Amino acid sequence: MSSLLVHSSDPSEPGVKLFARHPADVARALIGMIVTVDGVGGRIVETEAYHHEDPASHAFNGPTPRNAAMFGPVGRAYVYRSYGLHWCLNVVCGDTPGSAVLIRALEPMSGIELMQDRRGTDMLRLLCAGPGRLCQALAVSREHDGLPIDQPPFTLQPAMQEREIAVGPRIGLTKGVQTPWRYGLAGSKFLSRPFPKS
DNA sequence: AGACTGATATTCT
DNA sequence: GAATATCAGTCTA
Repeated sequence: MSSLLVHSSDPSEPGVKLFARHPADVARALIGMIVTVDGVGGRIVETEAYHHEDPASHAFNGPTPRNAAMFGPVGRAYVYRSYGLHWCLNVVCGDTPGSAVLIRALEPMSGIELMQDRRGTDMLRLLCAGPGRLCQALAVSREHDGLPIDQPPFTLQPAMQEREIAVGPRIGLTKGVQTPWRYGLAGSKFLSRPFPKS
């Protein structure tokens, strides 16, 4: 199978179609795909888009040591620490530098025992329901920052033909609250929070 | 159920 | 010094 990454400027490369687009498109496209780290992971059921012109984005005020990966090639991981405690996993994307998609929740599929050990709970619903929990379950941390999202230790592969996608406002923000760039697999029991009814 | 709190890296004022 | 793309625990109801 071919690489999902953008290592060439050939627009027929799958990675170009997937990642070199507006982060809202990419966030939508990632729903239903399967991501693993060292064989541990599952189906992506929740994402959020962050555009470089969006005040909620870490890239809004330009490059810093923390957000450097957001200004590198698309298709790489951007991993940052949240509230000093948790790690959060993003995929760098966009047609211009400085955009990314936050992966907020997974439906656990492989390596469930390892996830349970790392999380200290056997509750499937809470193993990967939230960006911090997800990174704890998959053991994602600073060492993954900047790594290609479709090469070891990562895998990323399409896994669903048709799916219904829920849309809503992003979670935990004070800026850009009204921009509805949160996406989810409709009806999934593994969301970090339900989507508000339209 | 919802409200509050503590942990504490990184950035911004 | 204050805010933040969080989570778990512990209160109050």
